[in-house]
Amino acid sequence: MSSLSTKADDIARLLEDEIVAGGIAPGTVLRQEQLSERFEVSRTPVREALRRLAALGIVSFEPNRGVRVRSISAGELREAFLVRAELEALATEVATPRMTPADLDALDAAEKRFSELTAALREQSRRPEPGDSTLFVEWMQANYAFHDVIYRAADLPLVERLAKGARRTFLGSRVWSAKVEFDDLYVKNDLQHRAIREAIAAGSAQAARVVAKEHVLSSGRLIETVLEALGAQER
Amino acid sequence: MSSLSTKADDIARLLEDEIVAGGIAPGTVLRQEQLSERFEVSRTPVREALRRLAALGIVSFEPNRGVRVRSISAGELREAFLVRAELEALATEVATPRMTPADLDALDAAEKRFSELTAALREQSRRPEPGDSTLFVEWMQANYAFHDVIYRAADLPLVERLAKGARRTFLGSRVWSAKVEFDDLYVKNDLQHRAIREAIAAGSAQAARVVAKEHVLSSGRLIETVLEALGAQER
DNA sequence: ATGTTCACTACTGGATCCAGAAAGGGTGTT
DNA sequence: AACACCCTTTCTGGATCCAGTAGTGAACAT
Repeated sequence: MSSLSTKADDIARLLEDEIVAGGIAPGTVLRQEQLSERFEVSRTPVREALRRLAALGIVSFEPNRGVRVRSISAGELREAFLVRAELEALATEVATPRMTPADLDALDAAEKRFSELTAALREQSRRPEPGDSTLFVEWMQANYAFHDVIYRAADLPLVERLAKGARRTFLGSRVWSAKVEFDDLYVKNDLQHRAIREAIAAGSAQAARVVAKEHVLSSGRLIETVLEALGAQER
Repeated sequence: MSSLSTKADDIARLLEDEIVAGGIAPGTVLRQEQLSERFEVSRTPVREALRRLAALGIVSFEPNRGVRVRSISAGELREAFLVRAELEALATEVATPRMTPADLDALDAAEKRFSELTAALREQSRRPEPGDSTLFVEWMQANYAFHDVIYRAADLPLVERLAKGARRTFLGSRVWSAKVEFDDLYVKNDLQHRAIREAIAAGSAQAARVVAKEHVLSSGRLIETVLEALGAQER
């Protein structure tokens, strides 16, 4: 059988997903033996997987002491959004003149779904019962889907890779469990998506660029606000 | 003895440096056993090092077939400069209001050295003898030193890491061996450094940003031109 | 009570060993 | 001559084994 992937790669992917999804809390020490019996392999591929995660900056490697899941500071989070803003701006600028009608349709579809989820999220946040994280997650994914259309059109693999890496940093924080009022910010995000769509459709790359950048930055402010609120709630 | 670094890490660093410096040609297949006897270790740490390089995108991993040094296409090179331009612009913008007098002094010193090397390079390129690559390398390093001052002031570790990763991509290409006339472009680079310095000193972050971005982009065009000329020479 | 030493445990880093994949080459068939 | 088939070689991926480090706690000295 031709093995298209190695166990080390599989494990790395699984662990990455789990960490990013918040399944493993930051600061947790990952024990090689524990992982090896969990995945039913020897320690060798586990270690190679951990090396990979370390190179990606997802875990920190301390020689002879083990690897631990990195926790991101508020500063790092802020910086990640700054970076994403620049990269997203670039991708949007480049994508604009390259968008085919099919791409525009895909963008519209993504926008529509995002818009619906935004409405649903507002609806939910109006009710008193505890926040359902799945809806928030879906909303987030719809957001990403929208931007992915742009990335595909831009055809800048490096930019895409780096931007998605920057995305990762703030997943895993416990934004999900937020139960807070952010009507205006949700709506703002939706409006910005429309603005981006309009600018792209109009073919004005510079305008699209500016809007895209501002969009990411304000998303960053949203997340920061949520996290602050969470921190306040916890006390 | 307290080992502050592991063999896998050492090997990864050594290999990375060697590849980036062009010591190993792109496309070369790296054999585990060969590396293990070269570094006088077993294959285990070698493989972990290779995993790391693969995660960094320096080599490509083909299961059961080996790793080979990635060769970068003209498109990737261009993209790397686009990314660097955005990141450098961001760093410069953020750095401007944070620059201390000491930072400004350091910037001046770096600019001065760069200016001198530029002059030396022009001088050399006027003579008929074959180009000395060391001078070009020094010129490049002086360029980086200038920008490093800005990174330090900006205090954005993520941006710095990513930008330096983007730098890497085009080292290793055989730009060094170029023997071509680029007076105007060399000078342009020098002038741009001064312009950046002026804008920073004047405290106008936006102006500094714009100049920095344009600077990186024009550096990219310089490199592209050199590579094209090299390609033409080789035929 | 506090601090030091030292053995013990738990774990990582590296070496070695084994199974299986991929490339190459020869042989036989047509 | 072209092609399929098989066998050998070479190499990777993974498992196991060994050495050495960091952490822990008990015994001991002050």
